[in-house]
Order: sequence, then C-alpha cells, then structure tokens
Amino acid sequence: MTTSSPRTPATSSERLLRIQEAAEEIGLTPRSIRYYEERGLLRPAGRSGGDYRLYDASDLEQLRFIKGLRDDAGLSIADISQVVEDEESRRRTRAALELTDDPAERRRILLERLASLERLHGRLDAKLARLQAMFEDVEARRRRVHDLLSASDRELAASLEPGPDR
Amino acid sequence: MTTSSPRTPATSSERLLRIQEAAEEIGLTPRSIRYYEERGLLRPAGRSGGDYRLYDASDLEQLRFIKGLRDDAGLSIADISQVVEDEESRRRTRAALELTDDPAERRRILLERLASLERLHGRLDAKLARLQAMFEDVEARRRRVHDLLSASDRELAASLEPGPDR
DNA sequence: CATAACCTTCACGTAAACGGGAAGGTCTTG
DNA sequence: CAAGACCTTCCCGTTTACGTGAAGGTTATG
Repeated sequence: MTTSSPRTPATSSERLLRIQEAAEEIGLTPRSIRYYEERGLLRPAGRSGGDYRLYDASDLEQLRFIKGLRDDAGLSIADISQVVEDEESRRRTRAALELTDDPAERRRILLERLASLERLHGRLDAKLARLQAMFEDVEARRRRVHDLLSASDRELAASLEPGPDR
Repeated sequence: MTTSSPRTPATSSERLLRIQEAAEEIGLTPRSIRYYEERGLLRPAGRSGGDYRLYDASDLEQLRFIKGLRDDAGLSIADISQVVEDEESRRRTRAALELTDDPAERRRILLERLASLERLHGRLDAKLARLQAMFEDVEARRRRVHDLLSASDRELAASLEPGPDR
C-alpha cells in the first residue's frame, strides 16, 4: 500500500483498463470516477483512439487512495482534493529533488514534503483518536454485558444442577 | 463517556437547556438538533410551558453520541438511526432485566443486548482497521521523509564544517 | 409592560455527490 | 460488416443534511 508509484510510463504494456473494469476493480461506479476526474482528483491517465478513458495500475492505486479517504477517513471530495494537490506538489518536487545536489535545496524540498505529510497525518490522527475512544467505549460496554452474561449463565447452571454446589 | 444514563427523571433540578444552549454545548446548530429529532434520533426530552424544547444532561450525552457517530464514525443519519434504535431496545429490555429473576429470561435479554453491541462494535472495528492501515501508511512515509531529511542535514553539516570529518 | 432575544412550525432553498437517460461514437466478435 | 456491449459528452433529477427566512408565540430584563 505505497499509495502511488511515481507515475512511470513504464514503456506501457501493463494492461490498461476501461472505466467500467476499473470501477469494478476498486468498488466504485463509472459515474463516480468521472466525477472525481471532473473535480480534479485524477487525470485521464490515457485515452484510446476513440477517446475511451484508460486506467493503469497507478491510477487504480490513486482510486483506491481516494476511496480510502472518502470511506475510511470520511473526507469530503473538496478535502480529498486538498490532499491530492499536496501529493501532486510532492510528486513535482520529487523530480527536482533527484536532480539537485545542493544540500540546502534538498533540505528545503524535503521539509515541504514533510509538511504535506504532517498535514494529512494530523487529520487522520485526530479522527483516529476520536474513533478509537468511541470504539473503546463500546468495547467496555460489550465486556460488561458479556460478564453479566457469564454470571447469569453460572446462576442458571447452579439452579439446574444443585448437586456439586455445597 | 458512558454514553447515556438510564434516563432518570432525577426529580428534575438539573438545569434544563434550551435548544441553542444545547447546540453550543455540543457543537451543533439548533436546526441540526431539530432535524435529528425529526428523524427519530432523540425525543424532545421536555417542553416548557411555551413549547420550548428543553434538554437535560442525558440528552446532551445522546447528542454527543450522535455527533460522534456522524463525525468520527462517519455514519449517515439513517445508519445512526439504526444504532439508536438498537440502543433504545436495549434500554427497554433493561427494565425487564431488572424485574425478572428468571435466569433463562435474563440470559435471553443479555444475549440480545450483546448482539446489539456486537453490531455497533463490528461497524466501528471495520472502519477503525481501515483507517488505522491508512494512518500507518502515512506514518511510514512520514518517517521515510524524515530519515531522508536527517541524512540531508548530516550531509549539509559535513559540507559546511569539513574539520572533524577525516 | 415593553422590548429584545429567544423559541415554535411550516416551507422553500441549497451544496455535495452522485444517478440516469438521451444522442451519438467505438470496439470486438462471429 | 453487423450486432451488442461498451464508451463519450451533455444535462437534468435525486437524496442527504441541513440553511434560511417568514409569521407568530414566549421569556427574561429594565
């Protein structure tokens, strides 16, 4: 789950999917994918001669990432757009990073990248903490009921089988 | 965060809030609260002489619970409605539980209650797991960049201060 | 008791995130 | 090359979760 390869053209040859196949693969509808594209969450990746959208592996990664932010993190499309923009700027600076040997420049680029990740990290962290608290609350209650149930079971057993008890 | 007291009338005297005060307390709008009431997520709790809605402590708990399910767990109002119905049926059976001495009956009630909690638990668990995976992915990337940054810093230090090196 | 600041119930408006159909072009298989 | 299953771009419709008045009643305060 490395979230995305550096968009290698990879000399192609890696089976491009049309929109419906891609949608089924990820668990989305074609309409949603087009909507995300319209909102700038991904670029067409490629088009066939007849203008069909074509998706490669990194596109599927991106779609999975988007779906994750939507379903798991519960972000709005606008919020996801922010995150994706961050990712893209990060990707852009990556080339610059590999090109330069100037340590100060490298440091600047890396700091920016780190900031972008920190932003996402912070958002997820806050949500995770609250969800976890909620989860633990439910778990505690579940355990309590479970204990009551065991007690009740023992009581029931005792009432049915008064032999070995006392 | 015990999620709700057994709706004690408590001989009153515990400061009832009007809708706006309640809303501010929880971080919602009056409109949202009315909407939730309309959708059956809570009952009016009480009304003043002039038909003002009045909220007690357990209502605030309930509102916090609802907001948590909405913002943290990302559930829809319809989904929250399910959860709340579960909670209510649980609350209803609670009286029956305390009334009966029949162990078999107690067991039946407790099992039902456990099932309700398990449903909620499962939903939260799934979401939590996916969110956690996502979070860890981001953390790993953050660490990687962080390491790159330290390396870059050492390189930069070395280039500036060629003294103690070699 | 007047006035401001609440509240009530309609009722219509709206942003987000798609759904679904029309009209027409494309790809693949026999 | 014909048929069926895709795809394209509009474009209007829908659901959810409220926002926003309007018209009128209620409560606290000076």
